[in-house]
Amino acid sequence: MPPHPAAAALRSPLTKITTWNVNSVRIRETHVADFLAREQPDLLLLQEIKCEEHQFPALAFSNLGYSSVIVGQKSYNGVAILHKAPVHVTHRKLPGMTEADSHSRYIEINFGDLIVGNLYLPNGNSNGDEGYAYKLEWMENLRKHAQAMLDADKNFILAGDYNVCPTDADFAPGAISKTDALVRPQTRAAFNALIWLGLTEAVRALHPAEKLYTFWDYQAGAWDRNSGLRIDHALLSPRVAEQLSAVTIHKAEREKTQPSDHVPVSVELAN
DNA sequence: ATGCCGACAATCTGTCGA
Repeated sequence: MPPHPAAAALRSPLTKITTWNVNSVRIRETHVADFLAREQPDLLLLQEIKCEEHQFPALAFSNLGYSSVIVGQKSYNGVAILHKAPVHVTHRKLPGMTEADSHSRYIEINFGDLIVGNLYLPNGNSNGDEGYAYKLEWMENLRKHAQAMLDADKNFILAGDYNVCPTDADFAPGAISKTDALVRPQTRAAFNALIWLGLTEAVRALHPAEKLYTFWDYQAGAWDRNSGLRIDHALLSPRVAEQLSAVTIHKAEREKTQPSDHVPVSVELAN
């Protein structure tokens, strides 16, 4: 049964927002549907859906009471947000990126008085110097956008696959090379520039020292050896950070058959 | 350096990206 229209106007005690790089939403359709049915997030932010909008398995999710807003792309990238209550799409591309940028890596919505940006930040290891420059350009535009929202006194969350390991505590020894684009000093500097605007990184705010990962490569038995990386993050504007009540890294998803290489990360906000 | 995965165009594999 669809939710009663009045339900959208009611404030629930908690808002749960989950980010998940699914590495093909068509392959992961059942895992995503099971997650929605079990966890009932208010919003599920998906990255790497790897399909165009018309190929997106929206019906499987609408059967569970979730509508979809989608910025798709053939074969690569692509982001979407599944939502129970109505939302309004504010951006389908990261502000500042040129029209020539063909990658589908950003979608943003208004969810009540909260702005929610779902991002799939470039990995930066492919396509040589040009590919890494693209990553840094993307990060600089994200910083500018966050600054503009702070200047406008907005409440927001920027969540997704950042493809950034913020510190050496955020990867297992040997899991990544020192020159990898996920850990390079310029990458971390660009991430810190975002944080230093005054944003709160949700996982470390509540679990400052735990060994926590969100990604385990398919290769070389990375999961079995717990050779993981923490690269999926949720950054909160100051007033939203005050509402942060819990974060969950849904590690069990990585045990399933045909899993994504990333697991979902949930943040809960008390109203 | 490593034992992978998914999409795609084109077969019974190769390439690209991550």
